Amino acid sequence: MPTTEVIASIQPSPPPVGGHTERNCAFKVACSSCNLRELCLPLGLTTQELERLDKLVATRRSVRRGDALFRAGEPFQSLYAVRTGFFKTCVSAEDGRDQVTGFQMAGELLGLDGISGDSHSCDAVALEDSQVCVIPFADLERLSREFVDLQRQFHKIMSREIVRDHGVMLLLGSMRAEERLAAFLLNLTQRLQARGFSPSALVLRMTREEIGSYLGLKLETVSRTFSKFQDDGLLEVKQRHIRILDQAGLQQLVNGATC
Amino acid sequence: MPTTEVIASIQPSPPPVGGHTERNCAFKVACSSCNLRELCLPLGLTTQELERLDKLVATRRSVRRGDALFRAGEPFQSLYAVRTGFFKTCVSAEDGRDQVTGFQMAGELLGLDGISGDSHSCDAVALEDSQVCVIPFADLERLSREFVDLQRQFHKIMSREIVRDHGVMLLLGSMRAEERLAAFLLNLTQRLQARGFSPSALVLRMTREEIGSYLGLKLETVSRTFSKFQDDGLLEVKQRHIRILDQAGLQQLVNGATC
DNA sequence: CGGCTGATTGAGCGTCGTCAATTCAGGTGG
DNA sequence: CCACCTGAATTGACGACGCTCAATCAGCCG
Repeated sequence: MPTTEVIASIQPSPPPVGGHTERNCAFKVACSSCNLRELCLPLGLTTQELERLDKLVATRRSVRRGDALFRAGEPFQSLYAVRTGFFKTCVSAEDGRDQVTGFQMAGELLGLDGISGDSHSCDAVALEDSQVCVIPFADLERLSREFVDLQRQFHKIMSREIVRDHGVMLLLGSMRAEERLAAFLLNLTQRLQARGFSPSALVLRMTREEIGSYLGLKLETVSRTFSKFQDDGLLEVKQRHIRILDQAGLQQLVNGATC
Repeated sequence: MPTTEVIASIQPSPPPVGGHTERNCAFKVACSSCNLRELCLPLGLTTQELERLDKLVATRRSVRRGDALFRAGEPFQSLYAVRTGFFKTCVSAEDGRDQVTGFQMAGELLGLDGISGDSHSCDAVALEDSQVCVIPFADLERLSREFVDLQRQFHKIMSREIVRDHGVMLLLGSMRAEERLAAFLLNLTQRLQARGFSPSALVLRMTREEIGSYLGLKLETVSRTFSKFQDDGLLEVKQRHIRILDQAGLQQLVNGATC
């Protein structure tokens, strides 16, 4: 399942503007002509606003699989919009324990955690070769003081992240292993579908261990639950290739139909 | 442990401005003279900005113990800053399961979840008789377009909520019962201490069941863990009255010193 | 092909949930 | 003032879900 035809009108990058110290500067695609604009920051903006946003989001950055876009403790300067690829974010406790807090795909924002303390509080690691748009936060704040729609959209994105986190808390706090995995798969397919991918076939970009960390389970439990879903005829599982055979069945699981 | 001397210069309320349909309008205290301003939205604002904020936060609302400040599904219009009292927020799944997502005390903001979808996505319920300052969100957005400091502070507050949520995910995803309860107690006392309360004596405003819901445990487990902490000499537990005897011991528990 | 990482599967155990009984605190009314 | 009632908290016994430890298997890349 390669990244689809989403990539449009890629142009050679101009020299980085403004003296930002972004590590690998790559290409430039205007937000106004980006296929992800309906899923990303530009949603709802007027043509004029889009033009200004285009100037703001001037640099891009490539991150290779396994590399970090940023790490906890690094100074916060920019937000990042995933253009292509796939990321995980994870927080770490002092004792080394760590927890995957989310998986991000094209059109989703990374780095919101850094605003509060002027430094990032989690790691963002690419799970496949990826590209992000760099959004200097000071510029974004400035522009969002000018444009109501941009301000509004940014606030909605932050709020949506909070609502998402609450959903994860519900999952971690009160669901059992099968319910968690079912909810996770349905969430993934839903987001992939919004990006034009098949709702029934997907390739997991993360390991069983990463899924387990996200869901508060051990990797063996994740693996076992996948096998059980296969036995029950809900899924077809071939390593990281998943085919959903009974979406309604998964949905039932999430809604406590186990009782 | 009654609400301390925090309440200052309470004045009779003027008639509600702007036609907001807030249910019970109560008192008015200017943000500029509020004892909580260093913990709340006014943090870092200039005198001029504070004056404008004072006009914006014109109404207050009293919520009696057990009543909801807002409920999931209700239209979102305003944020709320807790002035006195104590709240819980909880989300519900379709099947009735619900999850406490947080406890809010004086100076903390409620309602951020509502921004994303123009309606609230969780319930906010008072755990004791409380008062909140009503912050009409449209006004806040307008004012934060004028004032950099206000914009910045608001963004920091949203981001802080995201970081907090990630901490809860870590707790729910990878800690055991004792660690969860210890982390919870330390967090509570820390926040109470920032508000001038004793770091060692506290009164829980919530039931064991609510604590359990927040921590992803059953109420019996919470109760048992309290008892164990008492046996171990970490706490003195008398129903909802808790005295912390060994803060360092609790801290050790949180940092996986169980091994 | 060999070595490596990730995934699967099994056996046994531990933590926490379930069910149930009892105690405790607070409020109400006789 | 005490008996009563209700909701919350405590404590015990038991069982299940998921974790631990371990062996095996499947891909992948040098």
